[in-house]
Order: sequence, then C-alpha cells, then structure tokens
Amino acid sequence: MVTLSRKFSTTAVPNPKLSQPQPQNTTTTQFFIPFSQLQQRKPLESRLVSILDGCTHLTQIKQVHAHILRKGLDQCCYCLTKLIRMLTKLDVPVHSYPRIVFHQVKYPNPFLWTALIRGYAVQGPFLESVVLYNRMRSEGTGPIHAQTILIGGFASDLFVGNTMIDMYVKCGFLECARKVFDEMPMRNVVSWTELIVAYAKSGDMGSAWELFRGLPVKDMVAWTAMVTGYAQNGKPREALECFERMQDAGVKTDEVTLVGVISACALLGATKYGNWVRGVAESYGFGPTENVVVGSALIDMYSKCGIVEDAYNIFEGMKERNVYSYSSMIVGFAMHGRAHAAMQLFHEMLKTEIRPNKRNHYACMVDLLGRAGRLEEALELIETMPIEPHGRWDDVSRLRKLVREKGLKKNPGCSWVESKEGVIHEFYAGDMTHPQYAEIKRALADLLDRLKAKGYQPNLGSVTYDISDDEKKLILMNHSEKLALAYGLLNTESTDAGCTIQIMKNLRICEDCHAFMCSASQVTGREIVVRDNMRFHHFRDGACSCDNFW
DNA sequence: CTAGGGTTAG
Repeated sequence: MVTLSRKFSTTAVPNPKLSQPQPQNTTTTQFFIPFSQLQQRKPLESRLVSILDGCTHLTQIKQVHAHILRKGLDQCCYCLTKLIRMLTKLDVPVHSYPRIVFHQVKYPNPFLWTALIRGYAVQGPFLESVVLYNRMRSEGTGPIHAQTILIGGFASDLFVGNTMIDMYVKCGFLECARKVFDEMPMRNVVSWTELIVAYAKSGDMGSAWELFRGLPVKDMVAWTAMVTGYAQNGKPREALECFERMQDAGVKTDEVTLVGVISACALLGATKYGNWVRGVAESYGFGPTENVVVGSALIDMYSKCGIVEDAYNIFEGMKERNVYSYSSMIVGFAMHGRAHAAMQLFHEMLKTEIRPNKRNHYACMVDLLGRAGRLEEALELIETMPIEPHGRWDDVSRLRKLVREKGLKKNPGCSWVESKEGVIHEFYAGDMTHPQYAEIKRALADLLDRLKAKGYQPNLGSVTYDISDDEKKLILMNHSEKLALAYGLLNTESTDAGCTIQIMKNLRICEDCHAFMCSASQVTGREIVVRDNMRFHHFRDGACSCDNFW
C-alpha cells in the first residue's frame, strides 16, 4: 500500500473553459496578462543556456556573455540567470561581476533575483541576501516580474503557468493565481495541487474540495494535500475520511501522507488509529526512528492522547532530532504539568546546535515556569534570553498564518470519544444525530438530577447570547463534551480496563462544563479526562488537576 | 526548473 516513489504523471489536459467564449469585463487585476500573448521558448536562448552550462572557466563564460550581448539578449533573464549561477559556481565574488550583470537588467525576474540571492547566501555577506530577498518580495514585485516572464515568453506554457500560480500564491494574490489557472490553455496535476494547497492554507477547504473534485487524475500528492489540508484546518474527521477514500481509490501512500494522518489523530486523540498508522510507517522503513517528521508528529500525537510515556519513548529512540522534535516533547511535558521534565529538556536542547524558535520558545517556557510557581527561574530565563537580530523571516510565516486565520470561520465546538473497539464518535454542540441520542439525552437528564442534589448549578454566565435562562440551560446541557461524557458512561463500565473516560475537544472547555465534569467524577466515581485545545484536565473525586486554572 | 509534511506562543 505504501511507496516511496516520487514519480508523478505530468500529463497535461486542455482547459475546457477556453473553448467557450471568454466572459468580458471580469475582475481583471492590474498585474495580469492573458495567456494568448504567450510565446514559446526560443531555441537560441535555450542553446546559449546549455552552452553556459558546460563552461568550466571564467574566460569561456565571458565569451558567451559577449555573444549574448551581440545577439541583443542583454535583457534576457533566462540566459543571464544561468550566467550568474555559473559565475557563482566558479567562486567569482557575487558582488563584482554577477552583481553588475544583474544591475544591467531592467526588469529582473524572480529567477534572476534568486540566482543573486543564492550567491550571497553561499558566499556572504549573508545580510545582503536577506536584504535582497525582502526587496524582491516587497510590494507587488513578484507579480510585476511575473509579467516580464510572460511577455518574454522564456518558457513553455505549462511551466510558466504553474510557476506563476506558485508566485501569486506566495505573494498573497490568491485571486490572481486562480485567474491564471482558469486561463491556462493546458494544465496538469501540479497546477491543480498548487491551488488546492493555497486554498487549504487560507482556510478555505470548500474551494479546495471543489477544485479537487474537478481534478481528472488525482495522484498521491493531490490526495495528500487534501488530507493535510483538513488536518491543518482542525477538521481531523474529514482528514481521516479523505485518507480512507484515498486508499479505496487505490492510490499509494507515502510518509508525507501518513504525517498528515498522524496529526489528524493527534487532534482527535485517536490513539488506536494512530498506533495503526505508526505500525504502517514502521513496516515501510520510515518509522519514528528513521524519519524525524514522522517521529515529531508521533510525539505530538501521543502527548495529545494523554500518553506522555510513549511520546518520550519515541523521542528517545529517534536517530535524528530537530527543533520540532524538541518542541513537541517539551510542550508535551508542559501539557501534562511536568514542568521539571520540560525544563530539563529545554536545557538539554540548548546544549545541542538546535536553536530554540526565537521568542516563542522562551515565551512558552516562561509561561510554564510561571504556571508552576517557579517565578525566579522564569525571571532568570528572561534575563539570559539572547535577543535575535533579524526577525524578518519570522514575519513571512506570521503573515501567512494571519491570512489563514482571516479566511477561517470560527469552528463549532466538537468533542470526540474513542469506543472500546477504536471507533471514533463525534459530537457537535446541540448535535442530535448520534444513533444513541435518545439514550444519551436520558442519561444526561439523570446525571443532571444527581449533580443538582450535590449542589451543582448551571453556570448561565457561560452563555453570552441574549436569550432566556431556560434556553441557556438547554444550550449548556447540549455542549459537545457533555454529550460525549454521557456516551462514555453509557458504553463503558467502571470495571473496564482503562476505565477512564477520555474526551477530546477542539475548543477550550467552558466553566460550566468544567464544574459539571468535576461534580460528575465525584457522583459517578469515574475518572474523567478532558483534553481541550490547551491542556489536559484530569477530573477525579470532584477535583480537577488544573486546580481550576486554565 | 513546477505541487503535498511535524510544534508552540498571543
């Protein structure tokens, strides 16, 4: 079922929309140039590039350069990119000859920029490459340069189109990317996947699915994009469903797919499913020991499933560790209130070459120490914290995240419980679709009476809508974690192995549910664990491990 | 030459 093959089918299919008359006066963006103006790659330029590729001495390159100028190709980014790349390969200082070549081009395209930036990144000064990178990405630069590729027509349709989609997406012009996609004469899986990922990253899984549905040949990468898209957008059930449909379709799977599945399991708290995935990964030789990404994902999954020990076993067994592995483990310890272990690991990490993720990491540790009441250590950490000079690279990812969040609608409250058989039961707030709903409702009413006798009062302040108190009580009673609890009580016995009822929730637990769970643990004599999006709550004998602080 | 991957903070 699993393969490591990276071969992809690049069969391009014609765009059916183009045979129909094009609608006039659509929302044209100022940067966009229609594909009809596109020319084919010119043979002369291709030949010059391949000649450059074979150059081994500076004199040869200079000869070809002279030839390029004679042929009037002094503005051809395609040739000059190759020229700069060859120059830097021969250790010619970027700041001399290559930089001059670059400055003679009026409209450098992203490839030319990249050649220069890469040169500085290899030879130094490193700061210069950062400066150039930011300049290239500064307002509108990407799309404007994209025009020059189009007008010059330095590459074939399909490739330019795909690259443009990528560029527009990276510059945050999703609509432009879509427009390119719609007007491309020929398209392949890559074109589709680029856009699907862009929609997924912006939180619009609806559009992603719509596109995916219309994709004629769905390959492994496209499927994986959907699976991880769902996982990244807090829709783990959909992610697993997608994964299963992918297998039904007979599409092969590799470690990237499995990583997406594991992170869905982490969200769901689906231990059994996760274990199975781990087994599959191991049997194909990219288990947690061999593959850092699989390992880190599993660490996160196990700690979010409440099994820190297993998480630590994975961590210990890993051949290679990076920031993700350490972060996941530290956070895993923190989530379970093991401040000491987290602190120790943090210091262990500082001894390696792995650098913490700048301020965030420190913020996390300070928060943890503060929570554990170790204020002196927290202060010491703040004082010894090295201040990193360039936060610009950080900005990029923060910006993308912002975009993603902006497009994201607020997720409805949702809880999951795993049955004895490993089946995941999902409950939404006010959800009446569960087959056992009638029983659940009765059990909840029953429980409510017993809790009231012990002094529990519904906390009406947890509902902020402007409605009557009775309606508020009804809403509270139908919170997803209460439904899940009732399901758990109905379907497990206190004598069952691991008789704890473990509930996973996508949002923060509300005050009313918290009090309800406390009281319920006392009345039923059962241990209840609720993991919300922040931490674990262990309810036992009427008290919670978080000390009512969450 | 082009497409899919793991953590956290607020």
